[in-house]
Amino acid sequence: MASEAEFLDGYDPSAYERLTLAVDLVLLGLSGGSLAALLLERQAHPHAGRWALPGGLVGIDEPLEAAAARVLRDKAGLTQAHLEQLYTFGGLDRDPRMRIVSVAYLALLSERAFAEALAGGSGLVAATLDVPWAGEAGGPVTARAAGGAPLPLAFDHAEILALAVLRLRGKLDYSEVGFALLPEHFTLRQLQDVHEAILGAPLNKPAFRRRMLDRGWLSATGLREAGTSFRPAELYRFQRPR
Amino acid sequence: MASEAEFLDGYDPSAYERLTLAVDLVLLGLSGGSLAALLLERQAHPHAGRWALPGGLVGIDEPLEAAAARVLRDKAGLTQAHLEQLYTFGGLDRDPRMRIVSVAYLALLSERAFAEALAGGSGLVAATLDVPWAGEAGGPVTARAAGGAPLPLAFDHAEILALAVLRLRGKLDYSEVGFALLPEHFTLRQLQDVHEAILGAPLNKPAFRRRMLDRGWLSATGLREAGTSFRPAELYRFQRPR
DNA sequence: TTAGTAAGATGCAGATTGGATATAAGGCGT
DNA sequence: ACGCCTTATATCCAATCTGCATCTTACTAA
Repeated sequence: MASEAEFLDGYDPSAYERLTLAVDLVLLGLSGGSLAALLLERQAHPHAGRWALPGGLVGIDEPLEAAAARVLRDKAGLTQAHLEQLYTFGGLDRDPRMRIVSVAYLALLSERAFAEALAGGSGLVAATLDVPWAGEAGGPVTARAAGGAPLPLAFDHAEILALAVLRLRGKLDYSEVGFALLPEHFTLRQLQDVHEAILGAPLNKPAFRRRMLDRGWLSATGLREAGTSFRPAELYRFQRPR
Repeated sequence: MASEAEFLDGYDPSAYERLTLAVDLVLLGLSGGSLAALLLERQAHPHAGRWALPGGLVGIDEPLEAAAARVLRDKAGLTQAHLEQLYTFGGLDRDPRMRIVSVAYLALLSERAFAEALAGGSGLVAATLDVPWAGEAGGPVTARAAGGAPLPLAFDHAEILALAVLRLRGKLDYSEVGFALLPEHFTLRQLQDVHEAILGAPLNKPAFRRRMLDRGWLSATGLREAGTSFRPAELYRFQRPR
């Protein structure tokens, strides 16, 4: 390929065809005990009336992570979230207007951040995710409004959402992602609730507790949960293993 | 951001800044019982004399996967390999000439494909990978020539290589990637050798054999290894679980 | 005081794993 | 033909891990 040889030889780089690069954010949090994503209703064509992941174009002098952080800030009003790259979608017909390659990022929001984004006047709406497959089988997921009605998704965003769930499930029990959805102090039951919501399956309580404590990621704060009418649970804090 | 509003509103897309997108391939195989990558020595500036992953620019009308397959064909002369997207590198100063965002792909080559690529006059050279960390701790890796001398890597390709090893280790025992490095028929010992090379650690033989057979991915062919001066091993074939 | 609830602890059976050891099946030298 | 060497394959056992049931603890409400 001619352009390839030129590329390696360092000829005028401005001669090449360039394309448009975007980032799309899968903002995930918990809503009512189940996994939920924050979506925007599209006002304009194409896909007007459908629901889309918040996204934006990557500037020519902007690192990818910076673009993702910018979208997080501008579209969701957030500065704090676990952000990790998910996958890059580069099919030809993703967008009917033009070729757009999109780098999808997974953004995990704590309960507080999730509520903030919803209340911030950004237009974001929480859609609970209906995952009709068990474990890491994979397959399509459905986003549903509060009423339970499915929300039609724009572009290939259903595929991106499905991959986000798959990635989250896969990383859940060997990485720290589960803590990103929790406040700084949390009980073991809350942690288990997060895991169960993500996995879509109930977990065994003593086994879960044992495994988590044996990981060495939790440090007891000595504080107790307040406001319960029963035995208050110990509050833990996530501590990155050294 | 102005361009963002225009993007959503569907204004003239040609008005936006575009950037150059490339794919880079981490061609991995086994050489002399250890993990090895295929690299090209750069002839031109920048980084002349350093070693680089084979790559190429993504055409404006070319899907990402097609670009990766094209590089595999044109740069390595191969049509058969396990190809999977690895990560997208989008820092500003990856290439001193211009902003280039690169989607890295992991390509896993069977022993035959690896030898073919080396013999095909493509200029590719096998570099064994020296991974100085255990498990999935992560960290830099060193590419070494046959003599053992470290090969200086171009651009951010050392980082890409390191991520490839990390990904491979992580996926090894729950996915099928291990089979991509083997011929169609293989013995359990060969499979174990592959795993040990990738993990950089010895494995327990009976346990490994049990686990692999229990997975249900292996079907015995009834054929035996030939040419040994001892008991010949059963040849297995990988069969995707249905 | 007592009932109710959920946290946290304990005990146990079955499954999984690491590691040693025994047996099987080839070629090879005598 | 016969034993020997080497590696494949099978077995065994102990230690660990997991799922699950049950027990105990600590709090509120009545």
